[in-house]
Amino acid sequence: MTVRRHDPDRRDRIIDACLDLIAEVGVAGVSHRKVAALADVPLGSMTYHFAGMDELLREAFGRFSRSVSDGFEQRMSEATDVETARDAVVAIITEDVFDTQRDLVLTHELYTLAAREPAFRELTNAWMAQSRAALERHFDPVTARMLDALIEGLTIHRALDTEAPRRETVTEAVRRITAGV
Amino acid sequence: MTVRRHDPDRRDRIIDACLDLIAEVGVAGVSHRKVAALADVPLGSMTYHFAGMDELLREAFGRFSRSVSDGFEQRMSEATDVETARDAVVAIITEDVFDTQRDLVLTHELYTLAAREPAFRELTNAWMAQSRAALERHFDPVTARMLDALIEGLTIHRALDTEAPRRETVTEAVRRITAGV
DNA sequence: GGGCGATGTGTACGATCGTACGCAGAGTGG
DNA sequence: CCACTCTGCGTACGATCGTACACATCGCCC
Repeated sequence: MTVRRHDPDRRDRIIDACLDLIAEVGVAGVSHRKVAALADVPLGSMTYHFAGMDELLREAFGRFSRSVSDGFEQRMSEATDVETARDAVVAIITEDVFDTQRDLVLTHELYTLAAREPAFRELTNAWMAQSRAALERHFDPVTARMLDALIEGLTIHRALDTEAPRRETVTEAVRRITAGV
Repeated sequence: MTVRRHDPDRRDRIIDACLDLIAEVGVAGVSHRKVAALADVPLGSMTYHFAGMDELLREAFGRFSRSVSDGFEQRMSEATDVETARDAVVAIITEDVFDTQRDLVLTHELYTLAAREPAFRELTNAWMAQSRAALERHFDPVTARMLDALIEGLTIHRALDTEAPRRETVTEAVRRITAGV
């Protein structure tokens, strides 16, 4: 018998493996068996630690969204005034968010689930609320909302369009949205 | 034998059924059998008309994205000057695009596929190119690009956030982005 | 040391999947 | 009216899936 008992990180490892797998083959291609193999845990551990696929997905995307929005908040908290806040936003769009293919894919997988199931929409709600709050450190609430949407749109178009918007276009867009302040 | 021979719309019906099914259960939940049942065609027709699931998905999302971006172009072509073009954009964001849950889900499913597979990115590229072209009827290329991203972001946040941005917020955001013209 | 909860896992079952392929039946030229 | 072609479909196969559950093993208490 593989003496794997008492492995306190197992649950975490499963969640991480699940995220990696989703990034690679999509939610559509994830199965208990594949996750178990990748996390190097027996199949039985899946049903032991998680009631079902849904619970696993919710936990996985919860961890993911929290990690991304924490990074976002971190970036914004480093800004000291409106000017550096604008720079931070540009940096987030052009460098941070979807630097890795992995994050891009995971974000869209989450959005897709959220579009169909309210349970996942709680995650996106929390994510967006945190982003807005971080932006409101430097901008008024209405501007923060617009800016949040702009970040979303520019980020997606950067990722899914062959000709990505140039950096100065991003800078100019941020300037225009925050101009009225 | 069910005398179904010579049914020229069959291929189309399969594609439509596939889209309906994706909207309901996601790409993850789609199977040849379910599509066949929904389209009311025999299972054998699936492999006869489509080489595999990938081909079916590509055709389905091709039809979908073309239909959405045609609607977009239609809306924009009705505008006669910059002012009515702005109104059209606001209308698109607050009324058109994700009026139905169906379109919202399908869009995100497509984005998700595009994030992972280049074959689907051709579809999103064409879609975005057409949107930009439609916007360039009324705005300069750089503004069109920003506006396109803003539409994307506001639309998504409208759909995935509990507290959707109010209409006047949308109007104001569009005004700010197009202000420098 | 020995028994006993608690913890974790191997395995097997029924369902569902994609795909291939032999063949039925419609259309057509003689 | 026959025969031949070719379009289209029923069906079966092997793989893979989620899940349940009997059972092995560990830590602990007496």
